[in-house]
Amino acid sequence: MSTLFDLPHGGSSWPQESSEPRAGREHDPDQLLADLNPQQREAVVHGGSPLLVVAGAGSGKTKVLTHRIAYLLAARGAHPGEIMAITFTNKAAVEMKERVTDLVGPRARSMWVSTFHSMCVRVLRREAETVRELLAGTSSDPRLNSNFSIYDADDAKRMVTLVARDLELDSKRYPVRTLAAEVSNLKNELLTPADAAERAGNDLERKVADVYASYQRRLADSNALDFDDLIMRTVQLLRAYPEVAEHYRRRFRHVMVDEYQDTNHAQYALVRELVGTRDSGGVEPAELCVVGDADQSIYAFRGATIRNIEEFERDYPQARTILLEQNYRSTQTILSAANAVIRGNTGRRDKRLWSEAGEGEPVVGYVADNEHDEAAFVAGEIDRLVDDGEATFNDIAVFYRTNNQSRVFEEVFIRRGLPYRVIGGVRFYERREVRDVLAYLRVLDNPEDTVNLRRILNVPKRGIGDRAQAVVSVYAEQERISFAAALRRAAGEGLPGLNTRAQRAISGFVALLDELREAVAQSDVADVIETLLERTGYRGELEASDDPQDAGRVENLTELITVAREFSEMRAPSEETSAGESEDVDAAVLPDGSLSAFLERVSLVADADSLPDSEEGMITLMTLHTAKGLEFPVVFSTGWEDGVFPHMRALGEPAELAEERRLAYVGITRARRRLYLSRALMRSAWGQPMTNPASRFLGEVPEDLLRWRRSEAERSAPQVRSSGSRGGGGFDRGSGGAGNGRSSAQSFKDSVAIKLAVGDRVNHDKYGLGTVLTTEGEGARATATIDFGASGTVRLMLIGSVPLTKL
DNA sequence: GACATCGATGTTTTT
DNA sequence: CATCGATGTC
Repeated sequence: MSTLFDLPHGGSSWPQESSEPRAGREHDPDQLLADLNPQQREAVVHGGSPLLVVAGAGSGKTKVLTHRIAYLLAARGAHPGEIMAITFTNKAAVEMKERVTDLVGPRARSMWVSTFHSMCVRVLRREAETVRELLAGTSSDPRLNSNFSIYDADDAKRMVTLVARDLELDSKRYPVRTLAAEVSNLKNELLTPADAAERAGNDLERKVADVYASYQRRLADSNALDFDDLIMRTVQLLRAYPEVAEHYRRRFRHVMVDEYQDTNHAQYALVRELVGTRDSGGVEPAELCVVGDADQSIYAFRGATIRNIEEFERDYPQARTILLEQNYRSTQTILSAANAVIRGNTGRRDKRLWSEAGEGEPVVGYVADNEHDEAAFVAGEIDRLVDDGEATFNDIAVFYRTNNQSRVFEEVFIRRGLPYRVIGGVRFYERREVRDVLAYLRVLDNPEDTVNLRRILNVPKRGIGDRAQAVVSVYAEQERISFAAALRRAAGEGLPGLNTRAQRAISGFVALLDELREAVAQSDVADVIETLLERTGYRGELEASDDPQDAGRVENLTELITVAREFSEMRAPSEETSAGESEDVDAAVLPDGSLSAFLERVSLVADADSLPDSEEGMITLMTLHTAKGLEFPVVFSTGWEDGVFPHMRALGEPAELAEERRLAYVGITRARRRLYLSRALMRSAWGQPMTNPASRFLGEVPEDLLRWRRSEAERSAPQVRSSGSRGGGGFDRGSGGAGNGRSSAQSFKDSVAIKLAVGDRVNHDKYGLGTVLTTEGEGARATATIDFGASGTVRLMLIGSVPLTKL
């Protein structure tokens, strides 16, 4: 848990004990190249033009990156301060910094090794004055200053909710989720609200443009930037102010980007701006080196564009491309399976992983009757492997497509006494109580933060309800002042339409905030949290509650305090933060140990990094997505069924299907020695049992690499009968009694199935025209998943009463 | 303004 | 099945 704060503070200070360079290594380029294969060596040595390293899974890309940095210093006369390396996760940044430090020693300290987002925050805080100027042209009355808040996805969504409500958008037609996602997409494409309005071609797009404009204005009023803004604003800044861009270009002569396949358009543009071009005047372009693997791009749904890596040579005409195909992780059997699956994607740069590790064991396949059987098989196999001394619990990971699939495994593992931990799911910083407390802290730190102010306004309950909030909000809008300002006025002289009861409550709240701000001024973060938990009655409420969950909430808050305490204590030994730099871009903008610094850390780091560093003796359970970048000697990849993996939503969409296939590739290539692929014939989804066909990806694994421990043919007599168990045959029972049975209102006579096949065109009274994507079940239990285009994709029961006609 | 109940709705998620 | 949001009632 506390790994959280073992991160480089602000990025520039990174001492650390064990980081002495291994004798002489950093001065000897030959030594540096000695343990690299020819392609790796080429990538390390290459200079003079942009470089793309296509690094297959397990091909040693971090090694290439770190050695390249060391080589730049040792052989090419680069100064450490000239180096910038950008990653996506803090974990990757920390690891890189550590490994570079191992190679070159404390000199690594003056390099910028950080995530896209922290890098941008650093630039934006430093250039806040200029950013405000930039914003002045676009939004009304921007109040952005260098202490801006960072809004994460949840904050952003809340802000969109407020905006949508103001614009009186029908939340059915324009779900917040969609609006927020669309706004995010626009930002990733570097489109301004004006651009969005201009190109809006339909109703939704017009509404999105409205929301976007209003949203940006409110963010500025709240002195806040969201995650997407961090990138977009930095790009806009560098483009609008050439002298600022040039400043950074002079400083950073070597730019390296990890996981380049995951960059979105804005990040792509950012890299371009940082590097510069021949005609961007003043400075020669910096040397760019990007590393990635298009086959491992699994975040398109978040805006990543595989195009960036595919078109690198076009974007940078002189570019050199080097393929790393030798894999140091897996057996050849595993790699062959991975190669075979990924080959199903068209239009890719062919790449064949190979290994010197030998054939190894065949991939084991298993067809389970249902998800419980699947879990039992996995558990039994783990037992056996551990008993035989083939593996320890630590060596083993279980992957699944969606988080809800973890439950069965947990149940079985608990029953069998197998130690495990689940990665992902609801994260620490997403828990309600943690976010509530952070909301208080953020408001204390940035009084204009509307979203967080409104979040805590009535938490715990203090009699400031929707009604009062609406009054304040409307007033703020009318007077063109911030919500916070309106609230202060309400506390003082009251507001028209506000009853005295509410007014008193608001006064009390504002006074409470003032009191807490006192605490901020004189104590450290942990104490502030203690104080606020007491003074707001938040802790009291939890302790008094008889909801068993609330005990856990109290624990989480204690944990948060611990985290805060560690933060204040490690207050980085900030002695020489890059001495001697004349223009000190390394200077920390936020005071060490301050509340602001704490909040920034918490926003940018979240807890993604509590990963493997093996809590000893535990089986690891996680989704395929979180598995990326990791490796395990033994991997169980489960749920290989069409509709589960590939996910139902991807079935109709070739691009999404391709992404699912990459996910399969990622999953397979995590395994070092042993790989298990399993599926279940029957799996209950949302209470209803579903039979799923084998994943199409499973068929793509060559039979000669697979050994079926249990195949479909072998399984005990196929029981197609409508199993007497609960849920099954629910329709036959009609509406008998159990009023909570879903659609139990359907009476028996209606249960005449409509026959549909994949690809059929249909018309639905509510959703309109659609295309059948998949069908499941038979007779009265038949369902179909239908794509209704703009109305969405819906799964329907094919019973007589659905207002559906086949065309 | 606070609470209860009903029903619609369900991926993945580095920051 | 579980959670969340939108309703309706005291």
